Amino acid sequence: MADRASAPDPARPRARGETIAVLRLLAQAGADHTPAVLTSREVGARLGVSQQAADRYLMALEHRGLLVRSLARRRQRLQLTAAAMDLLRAEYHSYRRLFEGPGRATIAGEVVSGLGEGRYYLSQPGYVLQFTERLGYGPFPGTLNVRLKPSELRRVNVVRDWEGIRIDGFEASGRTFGGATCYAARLNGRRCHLIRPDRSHYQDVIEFVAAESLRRRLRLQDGDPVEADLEES
Amino acid sequence: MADRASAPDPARPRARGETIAVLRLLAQAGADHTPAVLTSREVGARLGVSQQAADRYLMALEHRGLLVRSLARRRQRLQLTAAAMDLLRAEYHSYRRLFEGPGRATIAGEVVSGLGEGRYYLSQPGYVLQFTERLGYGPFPGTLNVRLKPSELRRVNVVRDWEGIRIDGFEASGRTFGGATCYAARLNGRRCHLIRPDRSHYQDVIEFVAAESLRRRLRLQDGDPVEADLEES
DNA sequence: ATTACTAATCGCCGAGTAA
DNA sequence: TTTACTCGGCGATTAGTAA
Repeated sequence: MADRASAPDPARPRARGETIAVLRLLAQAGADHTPAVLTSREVGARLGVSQQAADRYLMALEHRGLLVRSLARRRQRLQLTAAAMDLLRAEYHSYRRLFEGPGRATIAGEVVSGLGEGRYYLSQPGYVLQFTERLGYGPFPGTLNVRLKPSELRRVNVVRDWEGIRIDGFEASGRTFGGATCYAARLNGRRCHLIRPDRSHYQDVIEFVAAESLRRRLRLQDGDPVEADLEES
Repeated sequence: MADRASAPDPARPRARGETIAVLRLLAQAGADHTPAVLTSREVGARLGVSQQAADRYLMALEHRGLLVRSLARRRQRLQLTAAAMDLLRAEYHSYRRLFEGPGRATIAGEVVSGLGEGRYYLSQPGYVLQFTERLGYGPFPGTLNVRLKPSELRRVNVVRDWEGIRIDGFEASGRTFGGATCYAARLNGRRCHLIRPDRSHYQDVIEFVAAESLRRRLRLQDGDPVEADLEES
């Protein structure tokens, strides 16, 4: 018989191209910020499919939480959800990487003291194992905290569109440890990783981890200015 | 019976999402600049479809002139054509417009004299009618020619990714008049349009058209510096 | 007019397999 | 091995129509 490897991965739900095509059409119609008034026939015409197919697409999108419809008697109002825009944004960045290369960002801030949480978390075997495996080094037990100005904070948020290195959450000793995403960085020229916890406690403080103590290696004290370069993948 | 408008436009060849998905996959594998060595099974696995389906996709792409395959006995080499990259680039800019807004460009150059061709072409009824209809004004019979430095010339080329306003070619008096694409512009602040003929005679000269004589209105002479702002759609 | 259901059709997918 | 063919099956699509 034919090789079983032929079969597509059943875990990944066959992401049909139609989905993205419909979402993009709606976004172009302004359905991201203002509800778009479009009949299923109009959607179908722009997509090159029948009214019935377009209607099924819209129903499916609503079912998946990507679209909110207000069904007035005559014309439905269509509004994309944040999840839909995330999907489109990911698509955008996939193309962007293709044509513009990997993203970069440089951010400046100043060293501050944390509450010792970094030391506690990075001592947990559940984290240590993942960091060692996915970052390629055993993390120094402690993070370097850097406070950013609001303007810089906005710049660091571009990493939300990047892929990053995933650290999964886990449970140990009867409590829950949250996940995080890491991004390769250079802090004052030294290789390290920016850690973005899924549930961040801080508003304006970001954390870096490295194999050694960044504070000691770079002879940093609270209040010292630092500059970090982030690079995608 | 159901409204015939339900049926999709048969003229537009049902652009299946698969097409773009495969092209993007190949581009990400570097098939735009270097032939990618990928079996149909590998392509299928990354796409979540069977080897057979992936192979059909590849054959279809080759048939459409989007892909060149070198079929060695063991592994095929896949290289995307320029047409394929154009398709992907258009896709990219569609997303880019969505998230970054319409594109802009500012270019600087100096006024030069043309050969009077602008006057001749813009007197042709075939052009006058189209300009009047699609630009919203009857064009002054004559273009303003602006010579650009090579660095500026590269900047003006971004408009190739923009949609622009299409002017179709036609035949009249036994000869052929080529098509062109127009882009809304402001030259020294004055509304006008940049014209890009499909077959341009010049390397470093671009042409502007407006309802009135730009040269007279703006009191321009050969050699005068001008600045043009271009805005997408 | 809409949206959206049902039924019949169509065409794509993957199995099996040839080259 | 690989590419790529045929074919059966089934999911997606459209026609027709209800609400």
